[in-house]
Amino acid sequence: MTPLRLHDSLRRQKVPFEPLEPGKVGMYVCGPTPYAPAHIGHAYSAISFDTIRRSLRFLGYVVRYVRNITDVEDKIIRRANELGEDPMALAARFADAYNSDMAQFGVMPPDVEPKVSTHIAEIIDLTAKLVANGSAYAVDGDVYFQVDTFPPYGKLSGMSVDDLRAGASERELVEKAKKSPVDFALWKAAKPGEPAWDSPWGKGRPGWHIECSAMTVAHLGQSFDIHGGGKDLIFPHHENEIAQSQGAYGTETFARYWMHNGFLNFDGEKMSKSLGNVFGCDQIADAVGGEALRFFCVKHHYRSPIEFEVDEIRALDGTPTGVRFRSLEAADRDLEYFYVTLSKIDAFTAQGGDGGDGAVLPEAEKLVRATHEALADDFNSPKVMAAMHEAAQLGNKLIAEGKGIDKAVRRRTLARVARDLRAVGEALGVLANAPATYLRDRRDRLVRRKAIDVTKIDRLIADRAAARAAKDFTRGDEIRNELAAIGIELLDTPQGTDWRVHDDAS
RNA sequence: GGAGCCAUCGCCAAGUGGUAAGGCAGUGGUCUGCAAAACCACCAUCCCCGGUUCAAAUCCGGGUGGCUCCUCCA
Repeated sequence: MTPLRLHDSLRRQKVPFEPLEPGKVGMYVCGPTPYAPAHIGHAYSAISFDTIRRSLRFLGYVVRYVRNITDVEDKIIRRANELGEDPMALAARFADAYNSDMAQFGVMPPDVEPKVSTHIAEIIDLTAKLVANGSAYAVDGDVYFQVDTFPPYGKLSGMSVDDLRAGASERELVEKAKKSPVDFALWKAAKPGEPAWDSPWGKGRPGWHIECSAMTVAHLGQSFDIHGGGKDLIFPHHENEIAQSQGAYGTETFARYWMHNGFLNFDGEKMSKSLGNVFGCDQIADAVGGEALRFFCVKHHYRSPIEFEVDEIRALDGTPTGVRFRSLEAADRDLEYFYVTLSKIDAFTAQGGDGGDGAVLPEAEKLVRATHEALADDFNSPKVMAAMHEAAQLGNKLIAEGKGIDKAVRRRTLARVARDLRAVGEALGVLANAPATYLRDRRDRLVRRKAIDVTKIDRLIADRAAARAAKDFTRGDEIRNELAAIGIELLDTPQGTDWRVHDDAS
């Protein structure tokens, strides 16, 4: 097992990773509050932690991965009331949609997917524990965590309780019932039109943060290895989780390492509905395919803010007619390179065998080793990409020319390159498709986007084949140019002429 | 107002003390009837100023520019 170092948000530096149990990792990631279709930001977060999970497996750890669904929450209730739908049903509907969206991006289902609605008893127990030991107090059916009973409060986010108190007072959002404006709700008294459960404090429902504290204990224990989530969750969500869990079980408990992923930026700005730059998962998958987004994500380091380029497409009169995801199209082209490479290697080894067992060219040994090193250094997936490019180049080179290389060694090396590319791809969640499937889907997508007439292409290719057979290269080139004008590139191979859609780079 | 992050080639993006990964685009070449694909070669001294050090993109101080959090937000 490769020794791992990872960046801990609490200590604000890379630290050696020492799991509670050698070889095993217990990991909790904050999942969605499903009240609307998932957007690209949700996907980025899910992909980031899925990549970390896959990387841990690649490095030899056995991972228990818990990702919750917060299905009882203000936004869900509000939306459900607007639609006249049962809140839990609405949450279940969007949770299902979320999971199928994420599957498109290669996100594996979590080992455990706990929901608030099925952990009410645990939440009440935890809340009662906090009340009993003086960390929390009940007022008129609400229960609040008393922040000043927990001195380490603010350590994760770097917030000072005094500043927070001042800020909260300024905003005049102080609910009179709270002893201090920084205290936060663990349990909320029932209001009309809201789901409610019986509790020692009357009918009510959980506050926002308490569910994660209750569910981590239930599924990973009072102390566990890694807690992850989006950067935005550091305050107040994760800060409050720490206060609740350690307030209940002691300061040496809860997450041993905190990991947070960076945000996606659009032209330097964060995504927000008011800027009109929130893109749905379905829109992305439809435009470039799910794997392109996945590839785009792992090309970047999970902690860095990512620049996501979107071009507006306008009609001649200036009316916006749609968008192009420039970064994703670039990622898709990159992916195409790997799939074309795999396809060539597969065809080569299928034809004359894989060379059997034995030595390979030393360059082919590098990929897996480099991947271990890169992933063990705080999951540096961009570094892995660099190694993958080197390996693919080696593969293409060996296919293009084999002179001076032992025939069996060449075949074995090629087989090894393809195998390792796929193994490394698995660690990043890419290259799992059959090359032919990916390449066909990609071409179909581009054909659709550009409204290309495929029968016309087939006809012209047949015409050109006839012309070339008759050595009429002038006519042949005319046809090539004609197709090029509508964005089709011809690929003459020994097996005949194939074609691809020219994907204008920018 | 308080807290924090970032600034690396035309674009994207690694690198956190030892002399700038990788990709896209570009240029030249190989291959090709011509092309495409593929391969080969070329292509940056790291926002500015000062400091520490034998040595800094990397550390410290000061600027400038950008972003985030403190309120729902992946």
